[in-house]
Amino acid sequence: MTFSDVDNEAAVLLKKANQRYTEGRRRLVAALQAGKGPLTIADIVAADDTLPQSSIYRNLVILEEANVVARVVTSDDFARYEIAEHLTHHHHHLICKACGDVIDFALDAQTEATLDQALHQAAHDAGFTAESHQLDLLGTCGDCRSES
Amino acid sequence: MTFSDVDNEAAVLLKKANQRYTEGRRRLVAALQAGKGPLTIADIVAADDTLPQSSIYRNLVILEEANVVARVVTSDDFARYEIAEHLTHHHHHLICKACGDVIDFALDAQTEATLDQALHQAAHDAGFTAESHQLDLLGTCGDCRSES
DNA sequence: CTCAGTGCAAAGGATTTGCATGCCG
DNA sequence: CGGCATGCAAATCCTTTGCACTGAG
Repeated sequence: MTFSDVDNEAAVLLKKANQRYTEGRRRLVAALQAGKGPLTIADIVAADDTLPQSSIYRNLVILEEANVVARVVTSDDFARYEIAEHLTHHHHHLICKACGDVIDFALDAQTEATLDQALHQAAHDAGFTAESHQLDLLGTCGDCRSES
Repeated sequence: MTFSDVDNEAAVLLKKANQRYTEGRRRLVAALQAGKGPLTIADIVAADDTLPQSSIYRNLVILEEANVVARVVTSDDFARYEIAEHLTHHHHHLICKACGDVIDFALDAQTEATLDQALHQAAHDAGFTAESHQLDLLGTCGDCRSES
C-alpha cells in the first residue's frame, strides 16, 4: 500500500465510523506512516510539532476505534502506535532492551503459516477464540551493541 | 518445578543478588505461583491482603532484578507479573480482549523450534541480537464469548 | 547494634477529561 | 447555524518515592 492508499483507506474507515478525517488526523496518520516502527506520543510530537499532545491522544483513540491505527505495547512506559496491519502488512517487532527502540520485521510465509495454524489449535484447546497474534523479539539492536 | 523448588531457587537467586528472602517476598512469590497466568498488582492484593501495595511494587522490582519474576506487558493499563520462565517453563499468553484476563499456554516443541530458528534468522538479518521472544494471542476467552 | 525491609502517605508522570472556542458540513 | 474537533489546563490513576519504624543478621 502506498502512502495515499493508506490515506484514502483511512478516510473510508473514519467515515464508516462516523468520524471526520481532519487535518490533524491526516498529519497524525502521515507521521505514523513515516516511522520505521511504532511511534510513541513523544515521537509523534517530535515529528510534527503542530500537533498538541492532548489531540494526539484523543485522535489516536478515534483512529484505533476506526481500525486505522493499532496500539502497540512494549516493555517501556510509553504506549506506541502504528498504522493497522490490514493497511500495511503483517509483521513483528524487534524490541531493543537497551534503547527501547522498536523496528518492524517479517517472518517468511512458510513459518508464519505454521505458526498461525499451531496458534489456532492451541487457542481452540483452551476454549479461546483467536483473532490475531503479536510476536515480539527482545534483544539488542546493532547501535546499542556497538556502543557497549 | 514444584512449588518449593521455585521457593528454593528464589532464595538462591536473591542471595546471589544480595537480597533477603523475607516473609513478604515469599508471600509474593507464592501468590504469583498460584495464578493461572500473569497477575496484576490488584490481583496480588486480592490474593493476599497482608501485602501492602507499595511493598508489592518495590519487591517486584527486586525480584525482577534477581530474575525470579518477569514483568509481562499486555494491552490494558495494568502491569502484570509472573514467575520467570527459567523457573517454570517457556509459554505464551492468551489475552482476552474483552475482560483483559491472561492465561498461559504452550506450543508443541516442534513448532516452537521452527519458530525459534526463524526468529534468530530474522533478527540476524536485521543486525539484531535476539535474546528471547514473547508471543501473545489476542482473542476472546470462553467466559466472555458466552456472555456476549 | 546496624542496615535492609516495610508501610503509610505524598509525589511523579503518562494519559484522560472539562470547558470554551473554532471550524467542518 | 449546530455539532464535532481542538487546545489548554486541570484532573486521573497507576506507579514510584520519602521518611520514620520494624525486624533480620
